[in-house]
Amino acid sequence: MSKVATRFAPSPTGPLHIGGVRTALFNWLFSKNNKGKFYLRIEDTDKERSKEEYKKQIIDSLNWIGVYHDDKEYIQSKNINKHKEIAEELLKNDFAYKCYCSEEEIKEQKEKCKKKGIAYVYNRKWRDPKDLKIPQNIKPVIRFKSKISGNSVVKDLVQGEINIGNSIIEDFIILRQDGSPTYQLSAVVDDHLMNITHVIRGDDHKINTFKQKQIYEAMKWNVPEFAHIPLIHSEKGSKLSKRDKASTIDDYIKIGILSDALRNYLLRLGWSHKDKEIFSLDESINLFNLKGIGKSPSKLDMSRILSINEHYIKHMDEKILFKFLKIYSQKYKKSIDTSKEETLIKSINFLKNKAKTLEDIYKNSEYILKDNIEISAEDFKLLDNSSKNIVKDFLNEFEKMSKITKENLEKTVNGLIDKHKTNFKGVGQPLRIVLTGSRFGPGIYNIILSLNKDVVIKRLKN
RNA sequence: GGUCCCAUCGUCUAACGGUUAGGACAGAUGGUUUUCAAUCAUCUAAUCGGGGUUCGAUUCCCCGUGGGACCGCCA
Repeated sequence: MSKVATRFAPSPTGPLHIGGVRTALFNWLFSKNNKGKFYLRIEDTDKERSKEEYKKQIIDSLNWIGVYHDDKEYIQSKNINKHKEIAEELLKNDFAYKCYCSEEEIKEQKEKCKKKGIAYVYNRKWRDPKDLKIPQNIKPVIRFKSKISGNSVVKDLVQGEINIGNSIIEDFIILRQDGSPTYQLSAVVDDHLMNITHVIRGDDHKINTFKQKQIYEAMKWNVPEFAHIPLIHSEKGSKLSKRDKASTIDDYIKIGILSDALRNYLLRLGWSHKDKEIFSLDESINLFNLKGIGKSPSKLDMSRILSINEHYIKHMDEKILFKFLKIYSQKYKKSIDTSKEETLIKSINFLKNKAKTLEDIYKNSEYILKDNIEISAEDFKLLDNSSKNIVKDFLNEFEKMSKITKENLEKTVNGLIDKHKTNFKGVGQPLRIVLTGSRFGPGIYNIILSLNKDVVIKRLKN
């Protein structure tokens, strides 16, 4: 068998959503698992809607999640002449024919079918043009001569055998009136030229397989294997569209999802290996197979993405995590001041304990990053006179403290609890509010230990 | 409407035709003598319905029901 080659072939007519990313990931994993190749083909033959920025977005998204294509990306539009040649060849060999139907004529047929409540299939008028007069004012399209009777079977590596009556496959257009090739033709020709062995794509292409297979056969080309993976559904339960929010990679990066986490999530969405939930990159490559792909569509679940992300954050080396945080802050928040870096690295282990995302860590770190603490009106109300006295007392003790250690802080706080006849909350909460501007956050000792002595004093004095 | 596909806890899913139907996320409860978390322990929760085949169906077959995809001179 020839070397495994897969491809991902998006059209750059909109931002890639994570359904597409998953398809690419599966293709990539499958090729890596088989020590084969993975190619990217940009299907930009729709000139009107294709945009360079989307092409860039697609490649960025794939790279971000760790999917890199072999060779340069293929640009489909550069290959149009070859596609046309093949159309001519099909025409010459009587596998295709010119159709002179006007657009009105087709429209009329469609409406008729709709009225009758039957599926529209082109009536094959020009398949046998014996008694027809060729109109002078119409440029023909070229249609493929599809099988009329019998059944066709595709052995799908995910779906199993799919059987379909040939009569419902119409004589589809392979060359438009303006002479440009359509998707059905271009995809087949390119896949053939690229020596693609396995076409792994969304479920929505299933019917196309029956058209495309006929082109392969007419050209006497090897037919690749097909695997149609179920689509990802939105939370509403329908096909993920470009309009759904939180569906592009960028939406996840923005809230601080790690690429390892999203890759792991996507891998497990529609694919499984026993009870295993967490897969390293190497494990993914080694264990991935088409057998593990389920047949039913799956829904996006944000809480699960967050949970996996949390897992990766918890298990990540602090320096590496800081690097991610730094990059994240730079891009989506405020850049981290270099003077604060050391403090942050030191503190990241307790800052991350309360976080599901990089954004959470950033928020937890804000009391370190910000020079001025703002206290919300609501929190300010909690600072009554007795709380203020506690803060004052603490400040006195703190200034006298020879060495700031957890033990010394504990001693001081316990002393204040006794003195003011209160509990830990009575002391801890006002201190936290004054030091961080929030009722919530890390443990109070961690907060104090992570800040410089003079910063603590300054904040307490306010 | 036609064609095709799919169907296990709320969600992602596991289970050579024989399991008390398992795990994970979410949810609930309790413990950890500061908040929010985290953590630990425990719990709730599913084979869409009806027929077959079989000693025995989540698993195989048929019929319903529900959901989805496709039905472009888009890809």
